Amino acid sequence: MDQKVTIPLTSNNMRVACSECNLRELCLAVGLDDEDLYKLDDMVTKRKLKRGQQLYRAGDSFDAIYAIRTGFFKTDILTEEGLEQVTGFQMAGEILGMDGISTDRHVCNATALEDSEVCLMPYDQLEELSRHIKSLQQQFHKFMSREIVRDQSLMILLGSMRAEERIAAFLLNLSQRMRVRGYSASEFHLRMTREEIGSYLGLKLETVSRAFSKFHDEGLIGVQQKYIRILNADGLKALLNHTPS
Amino acid sequence: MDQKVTIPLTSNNMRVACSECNLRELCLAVGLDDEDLYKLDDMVTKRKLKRGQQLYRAGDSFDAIYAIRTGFFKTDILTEEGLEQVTGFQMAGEILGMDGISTDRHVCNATALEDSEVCLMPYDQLEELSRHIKSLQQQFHKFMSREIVRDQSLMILLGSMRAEERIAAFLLNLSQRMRVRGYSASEFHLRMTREEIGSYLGLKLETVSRAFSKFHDEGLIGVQQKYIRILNADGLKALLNHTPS
DNA sequence: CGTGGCATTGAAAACCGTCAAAATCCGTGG
DNA sequence: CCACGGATTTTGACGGTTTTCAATGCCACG
Repeated sequence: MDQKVTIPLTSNNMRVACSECNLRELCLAVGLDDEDLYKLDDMVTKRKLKRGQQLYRAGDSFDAIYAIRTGFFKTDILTEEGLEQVTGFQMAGEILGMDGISTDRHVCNATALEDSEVCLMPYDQLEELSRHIKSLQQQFHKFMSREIVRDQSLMILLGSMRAEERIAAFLLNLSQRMRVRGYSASEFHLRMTREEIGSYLGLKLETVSRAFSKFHDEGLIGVQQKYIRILNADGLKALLNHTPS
Repeated sequence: MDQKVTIPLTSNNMRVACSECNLRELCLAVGLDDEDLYKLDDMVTKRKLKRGQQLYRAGDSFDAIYAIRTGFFKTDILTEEGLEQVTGFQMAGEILGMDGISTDRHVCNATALEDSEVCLMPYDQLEELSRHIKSLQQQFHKFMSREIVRDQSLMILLGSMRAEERIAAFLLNLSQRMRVRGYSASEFHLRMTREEIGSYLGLKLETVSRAFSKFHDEGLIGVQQKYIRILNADGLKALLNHTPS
């Protein structure tokens, strides 16, 4: 179904070779020369998580950021009223944990939605190294800035789109991120529940389900539980541009 | 009305002395010793804006970030449908422009909502300097992380609160930020229109107006156009905890 | 003193949430 | 391997909240 990119592993120890990682063009390692890549290698260790396991929790002390090697994560926050609010879904090549820098404590939970592997980068070492490697510094700043921009896109989605627009945008976004990573952009398994999608998009799970059914009836997508096919991407895009008011 | 903090200015030239700025405990200069502050001084120039003037626009090339010295700003994005979406309101001590790092172009517009002054920091120089001054590097990272966390708080607001909760949260947030800066936390002038508030909170201007009127009738706040008094802060806070569902 | 932007208020409609029930899926243990 | 039970998803009917549309009022500014 998903045509996975094979990950070259010289051995199954905890060391990771950024220099040989096929994600290095997506990750912090972008633009580093070989010598600098080796320094990055020395800093990074690998960690595996089973589905459902948490990488960190809100309130945990912050000492590292994580690059996702394989797998799929969600980040969420428990609001004061005890409701879970999903703040993001992350996949291979994306960075987790940057929210913790501001207060030295993580403010959200990060949970693996499938069996996953991350690269752990001790933050003090990353700071140290990025003072010496200009392109690492620049790349790190770009990643933080990108997260700011991404969060703002979501603010726009939450602030100005109606339910079906949000869900169309969500599917197109997922599809595009799959494509970038070499997976099929037109069919994939959702790793999250309808409730988690709804929480992320500011909707109730029933609304998500209804929109999926409607898109299905209109021939825009195929839906079989968590298995989704994008049948008419242009049709989905049209839902976004079509100003309702 | 607003009891302004007086800004000591040795002259009205374009140089700025971070070392003498009364905002240095809010700004990037936190934790720097005198020697490092002088280096920061050398990098920074001042810029004044009239109400309504734009500091930068979406699409502008990114070469600097800005620390607000005095005044009040909004950032916004024009969506594809041509609607303005406000992404934030910023006041003294806060940093503008970090969204531009990721693509070397600004993704939003920054507009002064009153006559304002900013400190311009050329980004390449800031990168250079933060490779040499550890506490500047750390402070800069904390500011970026704080923006990520702030954006996530807004996502929660937009994703899980109803209209009146959002507006109560908005007023309390403004009030608290005024207090931190030495202004009155219980009475202030809004610098933005109802429409801009609504855009920021994902509501229509009529809904904002109605909530203000309702809070007014309940004795929670005083409203005379843009002049707001917080009469019962606890009452406003109570609106947040009270889970509606 | 008039004009135009901004704010307030009302009534009706649209959209999404709530509640409820049934169907389907998945993992576990027999 | 199959059966079971809990979690997840789908679907329907209804109600509430917010938007939409419209009219009026207020204020700042020229």
